[in-house]
Amino acid sequence: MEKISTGRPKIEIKRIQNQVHRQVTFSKRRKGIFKKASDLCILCGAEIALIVFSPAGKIFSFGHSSVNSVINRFVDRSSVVAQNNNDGSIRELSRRLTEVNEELETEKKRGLMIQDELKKEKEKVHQFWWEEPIDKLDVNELRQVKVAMEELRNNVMKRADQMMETAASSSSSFLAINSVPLGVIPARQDEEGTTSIIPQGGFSWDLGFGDFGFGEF
Amino acid sequence: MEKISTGRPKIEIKRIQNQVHRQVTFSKRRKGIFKKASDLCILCGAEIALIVFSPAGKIFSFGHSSVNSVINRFVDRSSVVAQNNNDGSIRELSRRLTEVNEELETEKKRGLMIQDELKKEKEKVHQFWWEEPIDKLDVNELRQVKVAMEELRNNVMKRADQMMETAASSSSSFLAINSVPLGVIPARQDEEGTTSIIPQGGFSWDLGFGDFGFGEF
DNA sequence: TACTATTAATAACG
DNA sequence: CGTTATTAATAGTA
Repeated sequence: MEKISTGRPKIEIKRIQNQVHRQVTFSKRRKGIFKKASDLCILCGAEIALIVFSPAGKIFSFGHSSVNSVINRFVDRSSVVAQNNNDGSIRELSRRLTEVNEELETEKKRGLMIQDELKKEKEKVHQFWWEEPIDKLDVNELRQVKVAMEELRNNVMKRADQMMETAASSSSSFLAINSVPLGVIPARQDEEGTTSIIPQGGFSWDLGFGDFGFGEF
Repeated sequence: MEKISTGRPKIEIKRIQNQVHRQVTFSKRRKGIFKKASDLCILCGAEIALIVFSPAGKIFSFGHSSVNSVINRFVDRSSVVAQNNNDGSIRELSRRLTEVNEELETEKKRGLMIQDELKKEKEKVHQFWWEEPIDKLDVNELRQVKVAMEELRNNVMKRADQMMETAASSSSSFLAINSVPLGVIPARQDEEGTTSIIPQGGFSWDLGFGDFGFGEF
């Protein structure tokens, strides 16, 4: 039996001297504490703001519902407002900006959701319309059904004629020709794919200098 | 005599329903995360601000070197505020605020427009669906049209019966008409490849409209 | 980065 | 609140 590993030693809580060790430990523990913060929010519904500056000056933050909301709440409570004399207006402006920005984000998301719904609805129209219910039609509508169905019959016959011709002019079998696309009446393809990742549970993870991303975790 | 304790179970990270459990867990984990924060500061020399509001609204905070210093550093970084030139930063903030506000307005309008469109689209579904085009249908779809129209006819009959009964209890000849067979496009789904879909005689969509007596409505 | 032996944190219970 | 059996985090290493 060989000694596989020394395992995890107990360490003393004091500044890690080795630069590399310190950096590694920072990464690991940062991940750990952010998870703890997240867990605490989820488990107990706590509001939390966690801001961490790495020794190198990199900033990491976590907040539920948002870092700023918690900070504002904190600042209000602790009455530490306006520590710098002419700082107040800036802070107020900043607060307002944050507020509006958040509102904007919400609005954008809402817009996307509605847009998505609209897309689905439009696709629905081009499904097989004859599966629509008829129960709720009144007399006038039934009249129109009659007219429409006569029209429909004409169209179907025309279409059938077309297909006959096509089949006749080609040497292949009729079904082979028409077996191409089933489920025709294609659903419209959207032009661009806007993929927006929305963090779960309304948490906001800010990593780095104002950049949003999950690359670190 | 043997103590077979259940020990610590693995728990799912989701809101703890039991109020008491939640409170207890909050206390324990709060202690835990504050220790983690402290450790991270000491071990790695990080600057940390940790603010926790309990569900009950109680506030706990930890900061190194102080909560406020970290918050200020955070605010400076995350907002557009420049720390040195207050006038300039105020101007910049105001400008940005106006900008974002305008964007917000645009976004809201856009949202409303899309929402409106969605509403119309939804209404459209229950409009006169029979005006949809038929030109692009292939054989399989035509089959479905047949089946659907048979179904449709039945529904129309039923509906007509309903209305008749409502209007007056006259004799309904509709049941008899209902039994009139639909011809044409064979709905056979088996042996698709062998049977000719279109009868030699061409189409005859005998839906019996002439016999339906819609004129009386 | 991934692994593992070990310490640290903690859920349920007393 | 303290105990304890477990899970979770992580220091050192490859």
